[in-house]
Order: sequence, then structure tokens, then C-alpha cells
Amino acid sequence: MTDAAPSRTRRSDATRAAILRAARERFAADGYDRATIRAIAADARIDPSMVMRYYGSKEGLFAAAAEFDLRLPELADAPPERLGELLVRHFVDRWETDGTMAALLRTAATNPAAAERMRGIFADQLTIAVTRVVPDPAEAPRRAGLVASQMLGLALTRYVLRLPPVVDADPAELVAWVAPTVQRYLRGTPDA
Amino acid sequence: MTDAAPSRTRRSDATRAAILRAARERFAADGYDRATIRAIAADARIDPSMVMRYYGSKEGLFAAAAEFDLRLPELADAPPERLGELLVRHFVDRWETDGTMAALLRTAATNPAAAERMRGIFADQLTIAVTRVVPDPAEAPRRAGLVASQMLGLALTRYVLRLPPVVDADPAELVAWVAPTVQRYLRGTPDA
DNA sequence: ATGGAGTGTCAACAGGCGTTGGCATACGGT
DNA sequence: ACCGTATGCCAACGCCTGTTGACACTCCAT
Repeated sequence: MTDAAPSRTRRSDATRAAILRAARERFAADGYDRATIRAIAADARIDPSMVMRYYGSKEGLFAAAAEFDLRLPELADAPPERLGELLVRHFVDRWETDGTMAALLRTAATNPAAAERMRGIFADQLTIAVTRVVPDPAEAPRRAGLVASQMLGLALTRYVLRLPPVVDADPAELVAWVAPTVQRYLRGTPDA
Repeated sequence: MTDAAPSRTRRSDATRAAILRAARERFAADGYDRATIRAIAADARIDPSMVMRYYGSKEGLFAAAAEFDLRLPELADAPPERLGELLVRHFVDRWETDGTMAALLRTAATNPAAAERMRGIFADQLTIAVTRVVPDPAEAPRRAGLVASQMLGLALTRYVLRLPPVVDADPAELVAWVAPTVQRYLRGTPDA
């Protein structure tokens, strides 16, 4: 430990970043079990033992790689009748360029820690954002749950299962069809 | 080979069934990688080598365990405006009592063969059924894809990720909220 | 220049995995 | 009663895994 407080850039930061990048890709492509530390290390062109030194364990590496911020836009600023569109467009744009959600989804299917993180993201980010724009705050968790079921279903079928019609649809088309669903889950009633 | 054509019940049928039952449970609970042949064999109270004898390999066992029939009702007989409700109710009832879909979902997240099977079920069962009740048959794949995104999202959040609000909701409530979505995906337009 | 921390490589470990072949036992048609 | 076959168990194989510890090299403050 040379310098404690200022934390200047260390020479190993590049390595750390390379590991993290490789880990994200591997976890996204293969899921937790099949993404081996050896493969990740090979991608990052370093020795497997470096992964252990910098991230402690495979679990620790995953925890670092799965850090995920939905980066939800400020929903309260938007016209209430366009919330669904705003949210769906945001998610699709985000997922189209960042594979972390696919990684999380693939991993959460079998790894309890990843599933727990998924629940955390849901509770700490989506539900909180939804609470601000929902007619009755008491209904927020349920409405957020419905939104999650549709949005995660979209991510699942498009990026993980790769159902052909869902893969082939362009983002604008998806937004057009799915936005009304999310809009109703946020502000509507079961019947309408 | 004693008897070819009649195929009478063999003594090993019980074993085969026990293996399959244990395999379904383990695959459902743990996904493909973490569900080991040794664990499945232990559940079925037989030797791991029996699994190999009867199913050839782990892949073969999974293929047998993941045989899955959606058992879709005859949609054409139902009133067109209640198709969404019928479909959602059917899925929820089915999944509530049979963990195979959860197993398939967990496994398909990381196992290409399982994902391929998922696409097969989608194309051979859901899309075909949907084609019969859709205004324009050319739109059937896209509409089926949208239905799949919502239904699989529901299965994912309820049985795999276990998001609390989705787990806590009772089936009737889910049907009430989700049925209109599916109805619109089947028969409606993006705007309405 | 020199010592110590930071960074990286190498080889090995203990354990679990899918899979295999050999050997014992139980069955059922003759 | 017999014998081929079906059924089951056991021990082992080769492989891959996460993880560890010892050993080199590089950098920088002194």
C-alpha cells in the first residue's frame, strides 16, 4: 500500500479493466458456469491467477462484472401518457449496445447470487422509478413487476433465446408494439 | 432384443421413469451445467452409469427430459375476443403444476441445444396455433413472438428470477392484467 | 544504487465432472 | 433346471475446474 487516499492510477488498472471486459463478454455469451476463469484470462491475455489476485474469486469477479445501472431516465419529467414509449425505447436502446443485461439474464437463470442481484436491480432501480409516476404508490411494486415481466421477456426472447421474429424486428417496431403494454401496466387498469 | 414389435413393459421402465423424473427436477432447479448426472442418479437411487446406458449421454438425457408439449387448447373454437384470457390462463395453470417450462428456461439460458428446442416449441406449437386465429396469417410469426415475449417474461420473473411482486400475485390477478396484452398482440394493432 | 512493493508467470493441487468397461446378480423363455 | 439376456453396481479413466504458492521481473521512492 503506497498511497491510500489519493488513489492514483496504478499500472495494473489496465489489466483490471481488461479482465472485466473479457469477463462481461464471456459471462454474457456463456453464462456463469460455462464462462471459465481460464477462458476469461485467455481473452484478457493474462494468467488466470491474476483474476484471483484482483477479484478474489470467480464469484467476486462476477459481482464486479455484473454491476449494472439501468440508467433510467427521469420519468417524472415526461408526459404521463408517453411513459411506456419512453421506457421501452430506453431499454431497447440500452440493451442493443450493452450486453450486460444479457449476461445477467443468462447467469441469473442458474446462479442464485445473480438472481439476487436481478431482484436488487428490480427493487432499487425499477420499482423506485416507477413509484414516482404511478397513480397509487401502494400499487407500484405490482405495476413494476408487470413491467419487468414484459421487458425481461423481451430481452430474453431477443438476446438469449433468439426467437427469430423477435430478433428480426427492428427497435422501432418493438417500441411501437410493446410501449402500449408498458403504458397500461404503469398507468392503466387490467381492463383497459 | 427379445421382442421387437409389441414392446411389452420391461422391468427397467420404472428405472427409466425414475431417472427422467429426477432429471426434470434437477434440470429445473439447477439448470443444465449444475445438474450433474451423479446428483440425478442419486435422486433416482441408481448408479450414474445407468443414466448413460439408458440415455446415452447427458445431452440425450436432457433431450428426453425436455420433451415438452404446450398442450395448447384449440384456439379456433374460442370467441376471438377472449383469446388472450384463454391463452394466459392456460399457460399459468400449466406452469403452476409442471416445472418443465422452468427447467427449459433455466437450461436454455446457457445450453444451445435447449435454446434450439425452445425455438422449436415456439415455431411448431405456438406460432402454428396463433396462425389460425390471427387476422392476417403473414403477421402470425411476429404476433406469436410478441406473445412469447410476454408469456416467457412472466414465466421468467415468476419461476426463475422470483421477483417478489410477480411471485406473490395469484394466478387470477396475473390473468386479469396480462390477458389484455396478449389479446392485443394476437388481434389488435400497435396503437390499440 | 538499492530495497520493497507492485505486477506477472508457472506449475501444481485437490476435487468434481462425464463417461467407460468389467463384473455380479436377477429374470424369464425354453 | 438351464442359459442368455437384461439390469445394476463398482472402480477407474482422462479431463477440466477454481484456487494456491513459489518464483521472476519492473518500477519508483529513497
